[in-house]
Amino acid sequence: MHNDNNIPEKLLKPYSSKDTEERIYSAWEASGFFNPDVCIEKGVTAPDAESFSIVLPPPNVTGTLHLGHSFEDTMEDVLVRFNRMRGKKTLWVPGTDHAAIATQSKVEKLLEKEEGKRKQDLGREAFLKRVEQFAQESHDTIVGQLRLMGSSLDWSREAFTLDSDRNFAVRTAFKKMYDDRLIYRGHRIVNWDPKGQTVISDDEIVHEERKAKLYTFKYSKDFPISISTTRPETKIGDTAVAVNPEDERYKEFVGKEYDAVFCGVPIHIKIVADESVEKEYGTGALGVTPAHSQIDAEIAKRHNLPTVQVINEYAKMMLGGENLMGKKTTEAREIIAQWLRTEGLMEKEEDIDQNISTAERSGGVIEPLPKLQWFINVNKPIPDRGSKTLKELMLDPVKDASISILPNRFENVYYNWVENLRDWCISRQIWYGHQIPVWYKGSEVYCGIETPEGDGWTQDEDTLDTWFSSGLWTFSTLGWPNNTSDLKTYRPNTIVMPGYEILFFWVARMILMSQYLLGEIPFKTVYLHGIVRDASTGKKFSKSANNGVDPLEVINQYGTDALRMALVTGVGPGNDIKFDLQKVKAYAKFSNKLWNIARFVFENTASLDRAQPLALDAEDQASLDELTALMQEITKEMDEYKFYLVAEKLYHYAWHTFADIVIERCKQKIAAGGPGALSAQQLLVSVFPTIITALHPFMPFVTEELWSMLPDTGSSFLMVEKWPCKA
RNA sequence: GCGCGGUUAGCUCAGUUGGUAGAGCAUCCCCUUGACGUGGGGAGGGUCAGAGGUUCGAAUCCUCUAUCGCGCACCA
Repeated sequence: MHNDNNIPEKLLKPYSSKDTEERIYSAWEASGFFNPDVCIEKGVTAPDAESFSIVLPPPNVTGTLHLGHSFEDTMEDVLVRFNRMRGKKTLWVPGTDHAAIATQSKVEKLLEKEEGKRKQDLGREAFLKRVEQFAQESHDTIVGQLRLMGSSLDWSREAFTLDSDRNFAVRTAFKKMYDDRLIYRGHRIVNWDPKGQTVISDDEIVHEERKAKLYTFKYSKDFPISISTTRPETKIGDTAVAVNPEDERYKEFVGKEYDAVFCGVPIHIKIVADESVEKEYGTGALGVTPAHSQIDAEIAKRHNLPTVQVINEYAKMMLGGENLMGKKTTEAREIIAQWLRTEGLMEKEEDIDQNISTAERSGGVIEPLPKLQWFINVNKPIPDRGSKTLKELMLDPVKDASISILPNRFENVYYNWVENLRDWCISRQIWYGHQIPVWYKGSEVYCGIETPEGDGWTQDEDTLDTWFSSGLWTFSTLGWPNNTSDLKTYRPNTIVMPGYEILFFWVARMILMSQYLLGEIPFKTVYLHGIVRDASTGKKFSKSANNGVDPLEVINQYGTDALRMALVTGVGPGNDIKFDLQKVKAYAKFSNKLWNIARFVFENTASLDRAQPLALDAEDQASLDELTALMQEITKEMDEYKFYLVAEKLYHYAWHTFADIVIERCKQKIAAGGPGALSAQQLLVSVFPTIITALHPFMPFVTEELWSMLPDTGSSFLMVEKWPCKA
């Protein structure tokens, strides 16, 4: 009965991911099948097939790689492989993100640490060379990991958010928005990061709770109203006191103006009534500092109040006598508090919890400052978009369900964010990034795709928010603004699968850019995934917490297939995952189980004449029907993006139905011989290839390896075989 | 302050048209020449956070409470 002659040597030993994965990935790459054009050329995909397209959310070239990337890579590759096997024209575009601020500050820190130098010591050009070198190294690491994860990305279409093609797209997009007056330069109160020495957008702010003192005092002895503030040092820039118009206590003062000398600085205060002031908070009177508070600036605008800047870009005082001038804000705060106490003006000092704004990347405390910056107007009607505003262009496709967000609950979060969106500040005072395509000569301003003709033009020194270029990603990677065939074929993308933490940063900006520049949605579905957390602490993996698990070590020990299964099974959209090595171990065993199932099938069917017509007995036919039903069920679930359920079902079927029940039964029937033995053998060779085919999107390596050992598969690749269910 | 999510076996979590609860790992018992000990067979273990409601029937729908976590926010 046993015929060992046809059993591949490898199968007699336990499965080794190490001996398999790298070799298989190279073979896939060499085959060219990651590229849909090659799939069409070689006849595995019909030229008129439906397309399935997705972009890799470009990882930042900041050098850090973690399980979060592996998690994302796996889910995307599962869908990509599934759809490729279903015969769709399948494109998954790889790329990386220059991540302007993140990368620059990373290199600045390294430069400081290793050489004790600041970027100014090198100058713009030399510093940028350093950043580019760092970015290149990070890029290589990232690409290496993507290959290790088995990602079937079309490397021939790889892009970088800061390469020349993408730069051309950025300049084109900027100019169009500028010409439509959606991009404008304006003097506004912006979020200044004194540590990073740049402006940042509202979304790059992280609120942190801190203890603070709330001081209540009067500007001077004869000033009629007391005010409260946590920042006395800004009060030398006050130009008004605002009260609620309904507040009986202060009605008599509204409209009056007072002069005072506040800690040596002459100030002129007008009393104004404004709805935004809450009667209950503090004294119910708000000292208005138009230069250093967003809300105060708005009050000032409504009441036509002057603006006095008292703090500079280094968070130091730029006004006042010797006691204040040049002091840090925190020092000045104490100096003024002391002055208030000495003068008998201080009425109350309370400890309160306060939310302060810090910069996401540098951690610096944000200083609201009036500055001239570039903005995107989100509330301006756009003539060639039916007079809709960018806000409306962002809201519409989600509201009318042409874009669906999974899980559904994030749609409300999205609406809420877009509705409250203010103009997007897109200029940054950093060196690494797309330089703003605007040139100045005297009072002349020129915005264009190319440098203007003639001498004397100087380009704006600022660079763009990194999300401006990543917002173009779904079409800049397909050749836009050129009218390429890729754009026609793969737009809009079928799906995009980022983490929920970049719903606003990235997803919203992609919708904005695509809706405005192309007049269509960037993708049909947004599948938001969660965060990979540490199994024991529940904390987010991070370098600072030093709790990171290196995916490369996991792969080295248990194999990519096992890691992929552990990351994908049972994790629904939007749910965080606690990374559990036990789960990886379990799936490493599963790889080996498949290996041994194969050995059994090969050993027991070597003598089978495969040309014979199928002659299954009733119970074997029932088993085959069960498999067919399962395939229909999981195919439907795959189409609904429920791959986290499918992985579990296939695992359970392969092990606990096929191996534990079907194989055990077949063993006896084959031993007994006769028609039952034939039926059993035929069942084995019918079911086994289906199992590894269906498992391929999840465990591509071990299944591809087993496929190559099947009789009659020749040199074909499982990755481009037909999915075993038509439904 | 506004909003969202979780709370199901010791642990990590599934359970989408409501029909007397599932998986993996862990635990305990049994089985080693028979595809695989990275194995096989079996067992224990849950008032599905709590209360109320709708229903013939609820982990699943509604309300409230508790608790943990998250997002947003110009409270000076």
